[in-house]
This record gives sequence, C-alpha cells and structure tokens, in this order.
Amino acid sequence: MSVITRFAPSPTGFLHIGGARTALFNYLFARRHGGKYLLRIEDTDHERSTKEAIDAIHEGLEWLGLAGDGEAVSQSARADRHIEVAEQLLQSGHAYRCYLTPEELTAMRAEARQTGQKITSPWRDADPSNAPDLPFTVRLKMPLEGSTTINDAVQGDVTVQHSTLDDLVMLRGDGTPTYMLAVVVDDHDMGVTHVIRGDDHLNNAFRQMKIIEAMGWPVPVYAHIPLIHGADGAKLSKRHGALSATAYREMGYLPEAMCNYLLRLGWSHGDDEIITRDQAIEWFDLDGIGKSPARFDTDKLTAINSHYIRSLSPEALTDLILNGAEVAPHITERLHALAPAFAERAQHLGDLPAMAGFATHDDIPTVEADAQGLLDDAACARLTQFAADLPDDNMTPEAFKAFLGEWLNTQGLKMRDIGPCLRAAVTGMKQTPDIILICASLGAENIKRRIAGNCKNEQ
RNA sequence: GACCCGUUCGUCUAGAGGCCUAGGACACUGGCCUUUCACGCCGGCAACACGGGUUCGAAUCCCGUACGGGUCGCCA
Repeated sequence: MSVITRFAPSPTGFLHIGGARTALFNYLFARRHGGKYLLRIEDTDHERSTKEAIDAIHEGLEWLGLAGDGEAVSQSARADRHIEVAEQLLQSGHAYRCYLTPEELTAMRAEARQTGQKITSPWRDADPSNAPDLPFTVRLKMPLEGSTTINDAVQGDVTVQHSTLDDLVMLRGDGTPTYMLAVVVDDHDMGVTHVIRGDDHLNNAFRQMKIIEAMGWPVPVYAHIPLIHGADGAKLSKRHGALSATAYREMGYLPEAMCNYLLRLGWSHGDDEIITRDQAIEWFDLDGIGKSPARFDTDKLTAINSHYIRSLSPEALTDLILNGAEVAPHITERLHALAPAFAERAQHLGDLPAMAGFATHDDIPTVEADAQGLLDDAACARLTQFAADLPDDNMTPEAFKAFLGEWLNTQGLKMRDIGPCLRAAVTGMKQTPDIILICASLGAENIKRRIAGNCKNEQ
C-alpha cells in the first residue's frame, strides 16, 4: 500500500507557522515512503473562507517548497458527495434528523455543562413520522456504551468512553456538510492513508472514526502532532510568533532555514541540527516526533538562518546584495569576491545590501556617524601619506597585505594605527569584513579617491 | 466543569532500567584569534516538576499530586 498524506488548511487566514510545520511533516512522510502528498482546502465554512486566504496559503507553501502533488482539492466543490454519504448513513440507520433549534441547543448545552453530561437529542430515537416541517440537521448516532481506542502514531494509545461523545452534526440546517463529515469523506475518497495533523484534532478523531466505521471504510493511521506555542508558553497567537510564513520571507529568512527550524521543532534525529531537505526525507519518521508542545524561538531560527546564508554561493549572495540593481561587470566581480565575507556576518538577508552598499559603486561613500571619530586629523594625515605611497597597480589580497606590512614597518606604525581609519575612509563604516580583502577588491584608484574624498574636510 | 494529552538546562531536544557524576544545539557568558565586526576554537553557566511505589539498580516502568496544554459549535 502506498502512502498518501494530505495537508488540509482552512482558508480563514494566512499560512501560519503551525500549519507550515504540519505541511512539512506530511510532505516529508510522503516523500520518505515514495507516496503522495496532497493539498486540500477546507472551505466548508463559506462565511469565513476567502480567496485571499487561499492565495496566501499557496504562496506560503510554494515559498517553503511544500506545494502539494497535483491540483489542490477544494472541499466545497465536493459538497454533493458529502451529502450523498450523509443520506446513505441516514438510510442505514446510522444517522438521524434532528429538529432541535439553536436556542434549544444553547439551553441544553448550558445544562449539560452543569451536570457534566453530554447533550442528547430527543430526535435520536423519535418516530420520523412525528417530524415537524422545520429545518433539520443530520446527526450521526454515537454508540452509547463502550469505548474507542486510537493507536496514534505520536500520542500512543488513547482511549475515550463513548458516553462522552455527542452525536456530531454532519449536515447543517441549510443542508450543507460540516467539516467533520467532509474530512472523513474526502480523506477516504482521496485514499489518504496517514492523517498527520495538529493535536487539537485528536478529540475529533474519535468522532470521525465513527463515521468511517459506519461507512465500513478503512481507518487511516493517525499522527497528532503537538501544537507550537509562543515564546511565553501560551498558545501561538498573532501577538507572538504566529505571523504568516511569508512574513518571515519579508524579514529575510531563507525557506531552507525555516523548514530546518520547523523540522527540529518537535522532531529530532539524534543530535542533528542542520538537516537538508534530502536528509530530512531520508530520516523523517513518526517515531521521532515528540509528545509535548514546543515553543517558537526566534533566536534559534535566526541562528539557523545565518548558517544557511553562509552556505549560499557568491553568485546568489551577489544577487541578494544587488537586489535587482544593474551594475557594471567589474562591480559584480568585486561582489563575488567579497560576498562570502559579508555572508559570514549576516543574520537576515536584509543585512546583506546594508553592509555591502559601499562596494556596489565606485563613488566616495558617506562616512557614517559612528565612524566619523576614526577620521581625526592625525588619522587623515596617515591615510593621505598612505594613499600617496600606494602603487597604482591593483593587487591581490596577499600582495596588498604584504605591501601594507612593509609600509607600516617603514612608517613605524602598527596595523591598529591604519586599519580602523582606512576602513572608515574607504567604506564609510566602523565595522566591515577584513579591510585588506576590501581594499584589494576595490583597487588602488578607488582607495585613493575615497581617502582623498573623505579626508578633505579634516585636512 | 467534564474528557483527553503533556512535563529533562531559559528555549529546542538526546535519552526506550545500568553506557547519565544526564549529551548536543540556540541564548547567555569567560578566554583565544584579531585592524573592527563576524566566523572559528577552547571553557563556563544551567535540567530529569513533586511525592510515593516496583527493582540489586529509574530520567527511563506503575500510582497520585501540581502545573501546562487541548477539546467540549449547525467553526475548522
């Protein structure tokens, strides 16, 4: 039997972190077993489902490389099939029409809460011929006695007494199917073998199983994964980490970093931390999923992100620095040489253009406020002398280093006497990668002009 | 309130009765490297929720307590 998993978000908002991780687990599990990973949009709630949300979910999944196999299924388009199943259950006596009004229900619920009992519809065993000419819901008859045990792949054996299960509504008063019915029918029709979803669905699983049993369908393997909490331990809300997946793209996170982080949140493979997509596919299993909820930690995400930024090629880094800007070939070449040094210092993609700005042109950079103090009269005098002594030929970093060492010697100076001010004059910044590497990639003419330009006022 | 689940360093976790004086990663922190920042390297801080069992032996098994979370919709 080949594995089929699915990710089934409801389009009532963007793709959030928890959903992204659920999608990732489903994707990984399917790939691991050479199966299929399907996408289904659970839009049975017409009131709250929006086209914007559907687009946002697709966008988020695509960014993370978690688009489903084939076209996404729209649950609302399958309403007829859901109703058909409900009718069938009605006919086989597994379901009944319930004429309880919302008001009656509210009252019953309040009372049930008091007594600790579940609510029971009087229509469950009523004679259908007494039925009023009123809108009705179709409810499934839950067994009254006994219990059901789910052997959850993550949570283990979980048992619930039937006496606590109420008769779930499958068809609403307006005849439309509910989520509870739709999931079961769609999962069955799509051939889903493994249901990997959030822990908040564990209780639903018992109810859903009764529909499955009533239809005589095979029960899928359930894996209810623990929820992700915010940094304060409370349920993830928009207040803390529950931003959209794409919001993290905007903040400068790489999708690889996001997936790696999400994978390790609740799942582990020994002490491995940095795990590529291919390794994840090879290693992922349900046993590795922890049972307790995990907190979202931005610091760790950022640490992983900086790791992935460092692993980017000089070409890719250069593109990120340039951000679409057109530059002369010699600038591109310069950036290729400097890119790894910048990457080593970046935590977010946005850091790249900010710190490499001075290298993207041949103009004289403006000296930033915190670097101005480095260019006092004495420093400028030294720099001017240095510029005068610097040969016009361009040098490799090694050659530049050798020249600088010699020059320092003849001047009776130390590296610390020239390094910081040279950096300030040439880059306009106080902190940059190795100034020798930068000077070599800039070239003599550039260095001289920048020194002259930035030391002129102080002289 | 009822039902279900969970509980190892601040955080993510390793750990499936002796390999644990509990390991790794992030964060924090001392140092080295060094022209700055960063990387890297060496070191430090820091946890088995609590109480009972079972056992020669428990972080690992059982029971209870506490705390945390989830669910109880004609939402998904």
